[in-house]
Amino acid sequence: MSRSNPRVLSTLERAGGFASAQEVYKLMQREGEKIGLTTVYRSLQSLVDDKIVDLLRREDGEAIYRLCGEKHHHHLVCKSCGDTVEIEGGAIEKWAKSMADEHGFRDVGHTAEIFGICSKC
Amino acid sequence: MSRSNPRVLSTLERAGGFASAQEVYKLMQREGEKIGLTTVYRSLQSLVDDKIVDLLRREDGEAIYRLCGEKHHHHLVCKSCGDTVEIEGGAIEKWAKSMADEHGFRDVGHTAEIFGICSKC
DNA sequence: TTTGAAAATGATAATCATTTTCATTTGTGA
DNA sequence: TCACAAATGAAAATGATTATCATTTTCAAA
Ligand SMILES: [Mn+2]
Ligand SMILES: [Mn+2]
Ligand SMILES: [Zn+2]
Ligand SMILES: [Zn+2]
Repeated sequence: MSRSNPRVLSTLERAGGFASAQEVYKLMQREGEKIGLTTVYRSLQSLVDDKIVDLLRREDGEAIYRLCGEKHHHHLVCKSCGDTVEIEGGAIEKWAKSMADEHGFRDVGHTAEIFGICSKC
Repeated sequence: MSRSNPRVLSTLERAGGFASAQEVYKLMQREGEKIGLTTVYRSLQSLVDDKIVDLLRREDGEAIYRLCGEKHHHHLVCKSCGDTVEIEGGAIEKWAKSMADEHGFRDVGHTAEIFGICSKC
């Protein structure tokens, strides 16, 4: 188990929202930070292990990371133009919790996205 | 746009539940079917386009496919042993619809998965 | 039946994110 | 200073997915 390089976390913070490992790496390069891609991957992974960062997936399967701190939310995405609206998931949170309880699962997380065609398209 | 090779759909049916493109391909090879990996990918993709098949993602980001025909449901997956429970998503359905209405989206679909550690693990 | 355009196919190469290897550097306590 | 563990990163390996492109199949019109 390696400890996370603090500059990786700091960069992810500044990235605003989401960022993939590749993006974090490129960002650090542009800012003149000297770091290897391997270390970026390792650091993000251990941040996930430590539950400091959430791991999500882009539509194409690429892993993206976001600070846990930020308010948990979901997305409403337009399949045509890609426009995204951040939405609350109150109902989901309860649903996830009750389903997990009902089946004896612990350490529970969830994903939920809504997609459709927006009014402009 | 290519049409789906019917043997691919037939194989996915027999795969029982989920299968990745690679798995469908290997399955067909074992059964002596002569088909190219490319065609498997293309067929699955057009089945998804035609809404005959759902596209989901494994924990590691790999794309997996499942027949839509089956009653719409969601999954509660154990991150440790992979055990999966199919669950109802009544609350989700309403949530997705109301969120979409509220923001003027139409042709709406959604994904929702819950993951955690099961009681056996 | 012959013909030709369009669709389908699949071998191969290209992409690209992620992981593995492994040699080197850095930190740290005795 | 010394010995040893942890961290680092360059380079190669891996593996899924996609792009190319030449060949084959389909099929309707002539
Ligand atoms: Mn939520
Ligand atoms: Mn649902
Ligand atoms: Zn739109
Ligand atoms: Zn389990």
